[in-house]
Amino acid sequence: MSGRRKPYPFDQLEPKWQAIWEERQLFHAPNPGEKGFDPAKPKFYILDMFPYPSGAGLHVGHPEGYTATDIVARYRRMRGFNVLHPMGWDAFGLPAEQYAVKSGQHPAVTTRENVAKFKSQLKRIGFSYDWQREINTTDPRYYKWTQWIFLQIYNSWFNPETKRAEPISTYRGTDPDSVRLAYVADVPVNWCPELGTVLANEEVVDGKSEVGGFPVVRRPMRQWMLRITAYAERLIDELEGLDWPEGIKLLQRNWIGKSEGAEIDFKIDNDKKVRVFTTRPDTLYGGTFLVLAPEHSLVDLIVTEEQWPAVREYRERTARKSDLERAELSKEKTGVFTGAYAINPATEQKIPIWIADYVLLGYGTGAIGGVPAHDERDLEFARKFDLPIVEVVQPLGDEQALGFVGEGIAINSPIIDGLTSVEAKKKITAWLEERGQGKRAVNYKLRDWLFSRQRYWGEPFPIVWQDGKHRSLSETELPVIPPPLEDYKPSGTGEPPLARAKEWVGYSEKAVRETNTMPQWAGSCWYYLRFCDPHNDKRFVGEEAERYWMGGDKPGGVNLYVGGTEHAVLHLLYARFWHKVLFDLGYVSKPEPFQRLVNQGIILGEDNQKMSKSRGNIVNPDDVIDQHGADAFRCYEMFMGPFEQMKPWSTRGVEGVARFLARVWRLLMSENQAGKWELSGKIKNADPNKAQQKVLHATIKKVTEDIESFSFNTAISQMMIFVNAFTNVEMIPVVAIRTFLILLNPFAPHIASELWEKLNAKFSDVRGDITKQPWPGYDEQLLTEDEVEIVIQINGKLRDRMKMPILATHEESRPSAKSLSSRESWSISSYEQDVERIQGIRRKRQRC
RNA sequence: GCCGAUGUGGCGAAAUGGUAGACGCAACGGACUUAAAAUCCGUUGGGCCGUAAAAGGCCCGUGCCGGUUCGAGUCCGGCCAUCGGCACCA
Repeated sequence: MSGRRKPYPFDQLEPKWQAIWEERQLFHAPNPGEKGFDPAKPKFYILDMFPYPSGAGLHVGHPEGYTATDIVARYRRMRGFNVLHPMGWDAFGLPAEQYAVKSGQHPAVTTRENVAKFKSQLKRIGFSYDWQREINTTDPRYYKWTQWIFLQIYNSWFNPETKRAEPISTYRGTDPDSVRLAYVADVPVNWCPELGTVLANEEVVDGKSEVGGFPVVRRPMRQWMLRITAYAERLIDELEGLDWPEGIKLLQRNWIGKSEGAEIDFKIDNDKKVRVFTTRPDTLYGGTFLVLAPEHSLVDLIVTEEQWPAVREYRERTARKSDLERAELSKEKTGVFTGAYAINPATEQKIPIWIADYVLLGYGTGAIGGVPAHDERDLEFARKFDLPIVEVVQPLGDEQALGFVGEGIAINSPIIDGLTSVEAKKKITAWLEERGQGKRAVNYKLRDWLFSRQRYWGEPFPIVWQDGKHRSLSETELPVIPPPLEDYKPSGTGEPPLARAKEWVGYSEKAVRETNTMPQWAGSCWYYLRFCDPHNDKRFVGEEAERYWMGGDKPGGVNLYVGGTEHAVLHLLYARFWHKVLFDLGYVSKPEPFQRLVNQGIILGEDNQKMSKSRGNIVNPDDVIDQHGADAFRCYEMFMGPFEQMKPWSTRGVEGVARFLARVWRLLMSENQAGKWELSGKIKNADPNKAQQKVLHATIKKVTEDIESFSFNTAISQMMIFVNAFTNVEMIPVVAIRTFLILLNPFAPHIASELWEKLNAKFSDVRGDITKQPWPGYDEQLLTEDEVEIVIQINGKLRDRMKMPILATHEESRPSAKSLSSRESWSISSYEQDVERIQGIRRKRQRC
């Protein structure tokens, strides 16, 4: 032990209480029907985004959210809820595998070590997780059910009539494989040569892999896809009933990117036509050319003899470009004329058909009608290639029509002239529909989810191939466990490492196993369900347990979900999608997984920079706990500032909070001659005086409300005010200090438990552990002042103060003549108004 | 470019339209101590007037400009800066 004396013995009492909690399993939440389950209590499910157990261990960012949920969990328990508060490990993923590639060690070994480290670090902070429910996505007993859920998805289709997933057996078409929610397709994928795998759109940032930052290129490959686009509409609409930050909802809506408009057919000749998607059918008369994506299948059919060489050359050039290049070199528009023409159905004019890489094959129909006067990109293109420009929208203001992309009045458009853009859209769409040349259409930016990876360390697909066709394994064959390998390295050719295990791949004489694995997101798409019933080996989650913990009168099952904004689109969208499929199939009771979502802000280094190894500004929780204890660490994490805001770490700040806890300690404990801590003689079985009563009840109120609203920093401030008020008093009433310890307990449970125990040894008025105590209520009456000070403002300036009884009458609360006349130069705009104002302020004071 | 968040002392931050800066850090002064640490008490936005010293008083101040209001950190309009997301999505 260090020679320096601790301000209070946290180094002894913290391990002591952690051992007691573990021994008595105080935070275990029994399921309905199990021993100790109390059906009279309402449930509350509080969840953290579970971590990837990296080799580096915990940093101070992790426990920020975990501390907040722990405070809420402890608070809810004291309020009489059955609280489900679990923790687990999202352990499939690249780092463990890359380490395996280097060392030859099986990733399961590294994972086990890292989990042990994370777990011991979390335990040191004193979190009240129900460790009996710990899960690990790489455990075969867990991923057996991940594979099982995949089978449900594979064996379902989205019925557009009912807008729900249904078993594939209800599909009446000829080719069920074409409608499954999990399907195989040759798609242009994000291929990352360095990582040797394909990546989802969401995993590619600025043309580079999100993990590692390696270049990513487009390349067509045969891949497993999940039909998330079928749920686009519901994923937008059903955000409505969730208590999520508006910003996160918006992020999801934008990612899904719904646009309404029309599909319009442009005739080329008697047997060919081009279909385009537009959100502005009202600008059809301004369409002076068409542009197809270079990869568009129609291109082969329409290119004229003399244009072939140019088209071929352009297509090859585009195909070679990586996403990064396509994005970066986009400053200048490029394109090639196909030599073909189409008829604009409105003007009946012949317009040229071009190809250009600013038109994407994957969105809409892969073709657009160029309306240069009212679209920036089309305008740039038309100017570069000297194509005609026709203005068809008149802005309402004094802007010029050319280049105007907003809504206005239709002009030069015989059928819809004079109509507003909104009306014009409706009318021209109806007109096209009548003539069979177009129809209303909705498009989404969201693409289907590329679900396969060419990696070792992930869930194998429960699929085999026979005669070139895929089929699912039966449930009884789960889990499909990956074979051990000598070499985990990706092949680089796109063939997954699992393909090397020849024996394993040969499923039967005729059938071979699928060798792709699932992406890391798979395990985290449903872990919150497994927590409800983690040891069930008959079902992915027991029906009763699911109904209880995921139930309630709101659409989302988890009451509170806390984690970082970095998962705003990926994890949260994928999990919602899986949950909806399971809901449609009748496996879960609510349509949404997470009711209330709160995002924690990032913690920066002391230098106000993002924490990183290279900057050397990383703070290790272990060091902080060694020096100041877990309670101080927890409280500082919460005291730093508003929970959702980004904020820098401060070593001095931790010291301040540690001092506060030491003051709490010394409020109850004093040192005797032998240097031993003993309960202070100042604590007496007596009634608090009026002022003490007031600060106590103000503290109960503030702490209670602030926990509910995630304003933990101001809750701690109020507790500091309480302690300051009781420092240096002659006598401390035991009831007041008991109540205070209950309030402190969620924030600093070790010290609160210890002091509570010390009080119990001397005073016999209350029994039992602090965690079993009910949360105190407060009495508004005790908070009101008898007398309030009111400031007199004249023309907005502070001019005088006056004291008056809180129950003063209207007459009595008039500013006194003295305060108004003491300076002649003050003018009073409205005397009566001032009286009203004073009344108003007084009412407010009274209320708080 | 579009969307969103944020902007308050030396620092982290508080403030249902009603005394801006609670609480904490740092700094300074005092008590205790042989001394230091720890602890406790006090001062602390800026400028000016006042006084022997006090007491006291005035003006300015929440990124910038304007507006609404008796009264604006808070509401409205316009700008600037920082951070985050999206980015040829027709």
